[in-house]
Amino acid sequence: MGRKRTKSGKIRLAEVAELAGVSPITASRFFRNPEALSVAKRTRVESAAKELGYVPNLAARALASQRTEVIGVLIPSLTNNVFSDVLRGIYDASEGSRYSIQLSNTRYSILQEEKLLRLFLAQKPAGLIVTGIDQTAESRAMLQAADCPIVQIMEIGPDPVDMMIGFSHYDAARAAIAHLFEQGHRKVGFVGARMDPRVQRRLDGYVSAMKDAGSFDQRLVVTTATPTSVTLGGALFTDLLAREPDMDAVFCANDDLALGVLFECRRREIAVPGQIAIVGFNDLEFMASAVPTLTSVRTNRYEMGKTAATMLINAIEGRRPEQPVLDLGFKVIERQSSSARRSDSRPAVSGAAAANKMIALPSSHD
Amino acid sequence: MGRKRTKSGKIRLAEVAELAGVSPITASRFFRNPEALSVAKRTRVESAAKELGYVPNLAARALASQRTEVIGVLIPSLTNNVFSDVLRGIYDASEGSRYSIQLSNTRYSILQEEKLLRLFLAQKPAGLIVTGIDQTAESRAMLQAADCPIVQIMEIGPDPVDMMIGFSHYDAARAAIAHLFEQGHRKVGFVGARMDPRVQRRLDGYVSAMKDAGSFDQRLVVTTATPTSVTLGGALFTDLLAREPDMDAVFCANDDLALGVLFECRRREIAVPGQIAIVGFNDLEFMASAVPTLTSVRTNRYEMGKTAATMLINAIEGRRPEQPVLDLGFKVIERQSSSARRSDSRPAVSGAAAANKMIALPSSHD
DNA sequence: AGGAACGTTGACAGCGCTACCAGCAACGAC
DNA sequence: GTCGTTGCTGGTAGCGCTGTCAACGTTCCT
Repeated sequence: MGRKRTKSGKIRLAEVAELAGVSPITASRFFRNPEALSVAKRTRVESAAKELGYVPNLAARALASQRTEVIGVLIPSLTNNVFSDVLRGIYDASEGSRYSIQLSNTRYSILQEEKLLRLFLAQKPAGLIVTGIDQTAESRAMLQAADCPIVQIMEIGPDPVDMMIGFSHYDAARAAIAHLFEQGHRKVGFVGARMDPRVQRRLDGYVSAMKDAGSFDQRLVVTTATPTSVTLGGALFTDLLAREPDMDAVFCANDDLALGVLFECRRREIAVPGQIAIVGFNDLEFMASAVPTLTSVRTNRYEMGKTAATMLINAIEGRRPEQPVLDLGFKVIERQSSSARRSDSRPAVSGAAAANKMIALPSSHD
Repeated sequence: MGRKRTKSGKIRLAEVAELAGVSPITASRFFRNPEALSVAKRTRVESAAKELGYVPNLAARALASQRTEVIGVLIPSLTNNVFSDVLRGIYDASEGSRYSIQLSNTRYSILQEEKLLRLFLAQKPAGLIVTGIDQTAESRAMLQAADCPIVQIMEIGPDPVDMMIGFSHYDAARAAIAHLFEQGHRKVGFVGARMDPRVQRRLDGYVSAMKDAGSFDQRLVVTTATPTSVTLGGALFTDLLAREPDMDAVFCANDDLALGVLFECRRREIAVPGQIAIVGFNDLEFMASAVPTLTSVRTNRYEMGKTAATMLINAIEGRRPEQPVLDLGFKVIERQSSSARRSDSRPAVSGAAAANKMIALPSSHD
């Protein structure tokens, strides 16, 4: 009679159905919507599947149902600590769900992102997580037209494609500068690398805060398109110092740069924070154990990833969030590297405390 | 007459074939083995596909061909810098190929690994990359039985399941200790965290080198199962110092710990390398710009990932490597933190120079 | 009692592609 | 001229699953 097994010896749904004494379609329903079955059949199918060690064939399912159970994730870098934390959150949230993660690296290129997006969309993903809010017009059009939920992560801005979760890099930078002013620092330099859109917005925040205080000077800003590194932090700081020897603080666009600045100060025997205060961005783990401990702006990267994936999965399954845009905030973590310069410290940038917003979430490390 | 388009408006192979004036099967062949077509048909299909913007339906292909074009990758951690470098190599190598990467995180649990392996294998991956050589018996049996190429990465050992690419953590640790002895250090402590199999083998290498020199003392070893961090490095070093105040060097199982030790030394005003020498492991980027610069054992992580994926893809396509086991070696990068203690330095551990092996490969950073 | 409404189940017909094998032309060997 | 042999092409028949819709039994309402 008919074959009982697929060529490869794999168990098919039909075998499970036969053992359970139901039709294949009923068995199929068990895996997709168990509540639709009577309790009796449900248990029968369940034990039959377990007995045979049945594993659904995802390709067949995808072909028949015209959709996949794949969540596409587009991030700019695999190396950057920031993204590995986000990714960990995404993977953690997807675990236990039926969805699997398909990851691609845009290498900070929106053209590459557009290409990958086209590829992803052609396979009808269940949902999509994309980084940032600066897509090409073409990408944006594809995202708008996509018939799956989409979450933009890492920052927040006007008109989300669908959902959005992140924080304001602009406000975060302003808060960092406000903190430095509160501590009595006035001539604050900016060191930035890679200059992706988020770093650019941190620079914008720095510029606006400095202008508010009447202290802005283009010569205080050193940036490069080169990928960030600790060594680069030292090199950029060296440039800055040559230009502005009487600078009294540096705001670094990320913690690697900050660590490089710290090392460079040590090399040059510049006292931190005595002569130069340092503030980083992201609050990576090492910032708290450096000597001196380094002030940084803490961001909820793991939570961002985890929440993004959770929201996305909920949306895929029809449970859309009340609020499509979620601001996870940030917090200036004040440490030794930026402590008070003099006693007459008074805020020169307004709204410092108010800009310091952070939703309480448990931090989790691998 | 029949439908010209799929419901979703997507272009199918049939449309391409029709436009090209060939049968669907010929069009299909074009995408899998263009050489099998006559030049005339090949160009006809090619331009038809381009004109229609055809994208193959991977689910249908997988269902019909009974195999997927997915490479499964199992790694223990998404956060660890070491794995992000390896991953970058894997993704870089897969780019441009027809294969996509399916990543899963075992969280350093071989039981979790076994579970994921079962899941992966059920979907018939084109190939598999697994971390390390310590699988459960069950996992090993599944891997042996799998009908796809497999690469084990991160270390090398006896009986590979299939292919293997990595280096000897044992030898690398021995080389690090040998270097310290050459520089005149004698009482060398060991600081390790997480204690996964590879860290354990580094410890074994340390122990054997210390025993060879007649200097081994269990009290010089401090380890913990806790995940690694910079802060932890400082804490473990503090323990070690309390136990053995006259220790003159520390070998750290990774660079984060080494950085923590450096900061702790600074905090306690212990001169490095004057009073304590420090050697790390992995040679992360910051090691070269710390003050003092930190000695470390360089490993070819990016190349390991890239080569593993390349070998795997070649094997999938029938081009098996002459050598299934590839040793990528390591190199002790000597820096200030371990420079000579006295002038009468002489090797106390043999084979120091010989153990220092490294295949010349271009290092690439993101 | 009749019928609407609901919950549960099954039959059928593909999803878009490729494995398999057959067919056909062109060519050379005998 | 016959018979392979090779190179290319096409027809047929699924791959394993699910969408759709119809059918059934039961309950509840009027």
